[in-house]
Amino acid sequence: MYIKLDFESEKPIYTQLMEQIIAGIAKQELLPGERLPSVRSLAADIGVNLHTVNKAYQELKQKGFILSHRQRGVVIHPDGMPPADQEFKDQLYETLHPIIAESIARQLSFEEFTKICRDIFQTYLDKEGD
Amino acid sequence: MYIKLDFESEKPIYTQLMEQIIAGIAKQELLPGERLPSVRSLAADIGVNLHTVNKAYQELKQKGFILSHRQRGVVIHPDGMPPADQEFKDQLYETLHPIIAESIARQLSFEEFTKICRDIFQTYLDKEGD
Amino acid sequence: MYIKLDFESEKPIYTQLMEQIIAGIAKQELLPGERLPSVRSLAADIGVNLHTVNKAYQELKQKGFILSHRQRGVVIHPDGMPPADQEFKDQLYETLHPIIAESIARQLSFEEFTKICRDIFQTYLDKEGD
Amino acid sequence: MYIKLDFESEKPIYTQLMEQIIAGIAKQELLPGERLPSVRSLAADIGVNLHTVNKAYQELKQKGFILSHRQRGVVIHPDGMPPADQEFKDQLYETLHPIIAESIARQLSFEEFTKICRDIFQTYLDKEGD
DNA sequence: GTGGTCTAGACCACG
DNA sequence: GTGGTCTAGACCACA
Repeated sequence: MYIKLDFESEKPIYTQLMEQIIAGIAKQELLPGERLPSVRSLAADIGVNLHTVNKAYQELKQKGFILSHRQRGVVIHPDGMPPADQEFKDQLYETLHPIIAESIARQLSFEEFTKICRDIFQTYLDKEGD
Repeated sequence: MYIKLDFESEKPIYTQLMEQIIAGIAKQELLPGERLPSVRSLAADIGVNLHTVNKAYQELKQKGFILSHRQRGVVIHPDGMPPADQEFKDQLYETLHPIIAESIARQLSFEEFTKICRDIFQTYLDKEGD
Repeated sequence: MYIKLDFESEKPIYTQLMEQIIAGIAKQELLPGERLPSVRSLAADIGVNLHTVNKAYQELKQKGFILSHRQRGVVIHPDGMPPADQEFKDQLYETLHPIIAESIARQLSFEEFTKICRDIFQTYLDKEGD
Repeated sequence: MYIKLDFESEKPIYTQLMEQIIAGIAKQELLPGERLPSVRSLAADIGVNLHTVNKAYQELKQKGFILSHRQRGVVIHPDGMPPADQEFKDQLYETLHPIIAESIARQLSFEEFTKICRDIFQTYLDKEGD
């Protein structure tokens, strides 16, 4: 799995890292139970400090995407991903609100907005079953 | 227009302020040419630092939503809102990407995702023409 | 409020710090909405690195005991403490299990065990309303 | 005797192992003088490293729960279990302190706390005399 | 070798 | 001045 970071971005590196790993899960490139590289090796690989990788791993643990197994190291959560429960939907609602508000202010129609979303969904679902 | 800030949020206050103003535009509560309160009076009104309001106004100007008019102070851009051009769409694409990735990882379907978006669109479009 | 740390202890400093703050809340020495010192000043006060204090604060935030207010800094959660919900009780059950097992193996009676617990409860409740 | 380990727990494996053995003693499933499996065979049985089992045994010896007998290998201490002396009570006091503090901060009453303790005692005492 | 903890020092965004 | 992020380097407990 490729990790691509933008060191110039305003987005923290650990956040980018989290997002890339979640994207890997969405694309089913990373499967439940699969091992992730150790913080040290991943840090060396992508050229960042091990604490930065560690922070990303910690947050992913806390969200329930990964866990550390005492014998196998860090793995994708073997029992499957955390569900899109009401809490997640509420948070999604809050996140999308300002994005959609700006889209409307700029006169982007619901159809155009949905088209963009569909395009993005497509890029993930195409990869399923690889 | 009502401004509601959450000082306990992770989101910077100036960002919340920007978003509220853009939301006001989307709901057509704020119309092109309409005057906004001065930095000083708004800051006093909502109980925040001058710099904070100033930063929000600067960013809104830079995005093309508002304009500093020499005599009339700060106004909603009289020539209408900036369009949803390719640059905006690209940025939208980048913003939505990680959000949708996490939704997919959590097994949220495109239909459910779209439903949430439609609900949000609704809250804005209902207000149009008030 | 006094903070007393044992640098020789196996217990991580940030954990000791969390416990002291929770103890302060239990004794009602720290009340909802009350300000906590900044990470820097507290770190300087107790002679540890600011990251150590930060970690303690982060965990207390995550547990819902404190939050950071953009204007007032870090404060005890103004809406009162997180409740002793089922999740907490389950966790309490898991925590107490091995402790009680060893007590029984050493032939400590339920009455003696309860007496120790009552003594500890007393040390907190005596302070209430100071 | 059944040993159940959670490799995904934050608790070290050797600690879990110790606790399980002490629980076995509390339930009187393991009686004074009874032989325990050798380090080597137990390690193979539960699929952990030799060092891990060894560390658990060492700590149990140090606490006085087990004994290395020259001919009969590792046995539950034949002279009975270490008593709940003042040292143990002091340590119990220190251990329970932060647990009870958090319970009080979360408004758990002494009665509710005691109820949980009684429930746990029950699970051990029911087994006595099996 | 692995993660967990701690220190020290730096820069930046925010208010 | 405040918290958030990042780096670098160190020690220790665990397996």
